Amino acid sequence: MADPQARLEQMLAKLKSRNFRLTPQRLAVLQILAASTNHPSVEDIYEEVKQVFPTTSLATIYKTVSLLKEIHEVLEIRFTDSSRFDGNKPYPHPHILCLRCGRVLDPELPGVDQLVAAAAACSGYQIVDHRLNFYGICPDCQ
Amino acid sequence: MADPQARLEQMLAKLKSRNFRLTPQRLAVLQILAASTNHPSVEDIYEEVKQVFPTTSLATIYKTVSLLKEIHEVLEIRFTDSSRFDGNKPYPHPHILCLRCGRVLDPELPGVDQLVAAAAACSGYQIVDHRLNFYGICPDCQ
DNA sequence: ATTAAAAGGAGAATGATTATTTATTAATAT
DNA sequence: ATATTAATAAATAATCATTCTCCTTTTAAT
Ligand SMILES: [Mn+2]
Ligand SMILES: [Mn+2]
Ligand SMILES: [Zn+2]
Ligand SMILES: [Zn+2]
Repeated sequence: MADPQARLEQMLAKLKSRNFRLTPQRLAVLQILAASTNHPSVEDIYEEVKQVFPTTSLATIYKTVSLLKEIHEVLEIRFTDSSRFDGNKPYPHPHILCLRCGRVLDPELPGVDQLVAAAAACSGYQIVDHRLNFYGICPDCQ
Repeated sequence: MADPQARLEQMLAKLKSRNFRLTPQRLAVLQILAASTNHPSVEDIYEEVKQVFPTTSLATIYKTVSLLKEIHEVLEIRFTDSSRFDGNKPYPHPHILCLRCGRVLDPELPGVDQLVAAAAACSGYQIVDHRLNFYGICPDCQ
């Protein structure tokens, strides 16, 4: 994972370049996403933002995260119950979810690009996105 | 894809061995899943069953599909909007979804087992399941 | 045929996500 | 600075796939 501060600057620059405004609530969401390594849910972000801005609405978190998705500064990973978000690697990459504690991490897998290429080749599809999700029990929960 | 009739027999045998009852509605759902190659949604199955048993409830389709999932005779693939089901290969395998027409097919990809093994090795997780989904535009829609 | 358990049908409830409406706030012009 | 305008936040209603509840019907075993 890169430096949270540098990552935050990137996000801020993108927001600015697209002429979106920087509000305190947005900044709070950006900071959480830039700093977190645990793939937080909307609810997770909400709880954290509320500590600083208690009147914040859940819808604001949804809208901010949705905006960040549009400008490709956050990746949404849909799991069975709800979505989790990665603000550090806002492009498709593999994930592993612990079915017991919910921990999500990024495995460093070789050959992902080849796999995508193979999928395109054998199907004839133009592939624009992918989700590679693994489910299991993390070392702590075993 | 294997012979639909043989696949149906397998499903029926599993139902019987687990002492689940065979009802006309269930048989209809099994037949659809055993014969289909297009990864139908619950709604798709519902529309087809209704042609034979017009009073069938949507909840019955949900319950039947859920039962089949429990006994590992169908695979659920969750996409953004709704789930699709594979009754022919009821075990994890890659899928490609066309974002325009919704077509889902099974790419024959090499190296999937190695990828799962690599994910387990580098993370320490005990992996019990996975979803490898690719999104793009199918040849017909390009 | 009887019986007990399982399954079906209808519609209400759930819950994550979206949309809508109204109120603030910030940017720009005058 | 003040007014004008547009963007954004907050609150809350609506959506929609899925699940649940309650009651009736069917199944399969005796
Ligand atoms: Mn990640
Ligand atoms: Mn399949
Ligand atoms: Zn765990
Ligand atoms: Zn298509």
